[in-house]
Amino acid sequence: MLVFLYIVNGGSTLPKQTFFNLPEEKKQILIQSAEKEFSRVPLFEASISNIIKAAGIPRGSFYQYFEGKEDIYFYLLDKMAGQRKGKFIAFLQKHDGDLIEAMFAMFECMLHEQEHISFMKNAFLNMTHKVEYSFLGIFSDEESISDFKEVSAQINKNSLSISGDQELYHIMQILTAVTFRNFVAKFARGLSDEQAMKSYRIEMNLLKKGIYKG
Amino acid sequence: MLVFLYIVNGGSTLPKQTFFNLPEEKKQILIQSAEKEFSRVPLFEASISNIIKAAGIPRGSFYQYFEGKEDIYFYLLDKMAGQRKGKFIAFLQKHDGDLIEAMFAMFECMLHEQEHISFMKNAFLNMTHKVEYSFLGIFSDEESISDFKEVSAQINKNSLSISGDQELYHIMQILTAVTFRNFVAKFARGLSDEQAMKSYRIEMNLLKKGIYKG
DNA sequence: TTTACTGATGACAGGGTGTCATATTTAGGT
DNA sequence: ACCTAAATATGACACCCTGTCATCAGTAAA
Repeated sequence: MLVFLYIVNGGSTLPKQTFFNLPEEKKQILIQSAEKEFSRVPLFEASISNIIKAAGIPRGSFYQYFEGKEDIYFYLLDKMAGQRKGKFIAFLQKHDGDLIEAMFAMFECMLHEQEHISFMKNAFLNMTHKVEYSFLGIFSDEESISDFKEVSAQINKNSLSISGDQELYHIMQILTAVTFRNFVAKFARGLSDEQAMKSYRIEMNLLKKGIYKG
Repeated sequence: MLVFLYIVNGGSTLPKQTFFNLPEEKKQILIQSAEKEFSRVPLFEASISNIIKAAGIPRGSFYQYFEGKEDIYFYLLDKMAGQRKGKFIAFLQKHDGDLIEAMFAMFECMLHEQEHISFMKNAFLNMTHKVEYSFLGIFSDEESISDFKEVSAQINKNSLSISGDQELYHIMQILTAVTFRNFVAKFARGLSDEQAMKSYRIEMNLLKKGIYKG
């Protein structure tokens, strides 16, 4: 689970073992070809034909490695999100466990991210429930999630108005939902980094102090 | 714009005039056939072939009325959301302008909604940025939105900790985002109405009082 | 070398898509 | 009533993509 940067695939789609058995080079070519296609168009418009054309592998091979395009898509998504998990924990540590400060840092960090920008844009604008799982980590089981605990351990709970892990869980849900929506808005409306940050700041402050008086 | 019930299509996809010129009966058949298909599978999996088969019209005719399946999909979505707008305003009035109470009422009301349940489920689980526009009304132009004002007028702002319409706008964004996410969670995890309501209550209370202490 | 298993390949049938030339209907004008 | 032009209706068609499967190749153990 975890904030808008970690991942958990829900266990649904995974490449077959044959893919992992592939020589590193061939694997990389496939990954790059897939990212190219998913950067061009969102998942639902992506075509396997384009991926194999770019990778130079026969059609049958693709199905040897994956059940369908979702497998490699979520593999990529998980891979990228996994790379970000450490960052968030680092931000938490840097800000003495202040959840919202860490969120700000992460949000800004992602605003500046350029490497997978097209891929991300397509992901954000065509966010499906399953894709969100990868990004936000929404769990059916609130407890016993090692990832949640790993992050939870870094959070300074003294400044939060919570009574237990249950509420912390919901706070994370709220924060990720709002953070997420702000990200989508940036892409959808083509906001500048400054505009996006400003809007995000306003909403995070509202979350902090609450929307009702007193 | 408007809360998780109203609509604004972003002006992007619309049926052609020829569709509106159709005799009422034929229009209804088409609408029903489309809803049937979109209840079966999400938008991206829906096939025009199935719709025309069910409606008993030739393929060419479909393209006479719409540019593609998106046109009729968003037409349906807008139609349903429009039907809900009045409800929300009524709830606001019933609760003396209390925004969150009205939200509770609306959330509960939607939980019990049965009529378009499959259609909705597919919409919620495959929520795209464009679909969200229809549901949440996220605008690029914060001002001059007559719909926003229409609802805004019914809101009791005394109990809200805001300084102007700008903040009210962001509050609405936050509330709709969280409400929305709770709805998706209900469908995704198959929560009972009670469980969904409980989770929603916790999060709305957190929003009310704020997530930071004093 | 034989056997058995794992992986690679590309031809193929099935199905969906958007278009377009042609046919039909509608609305005016005379 | 008749004729013409514009609007609408129709379905065959070419195109593209998909998932499968029979066949071929590689490899390692017996």
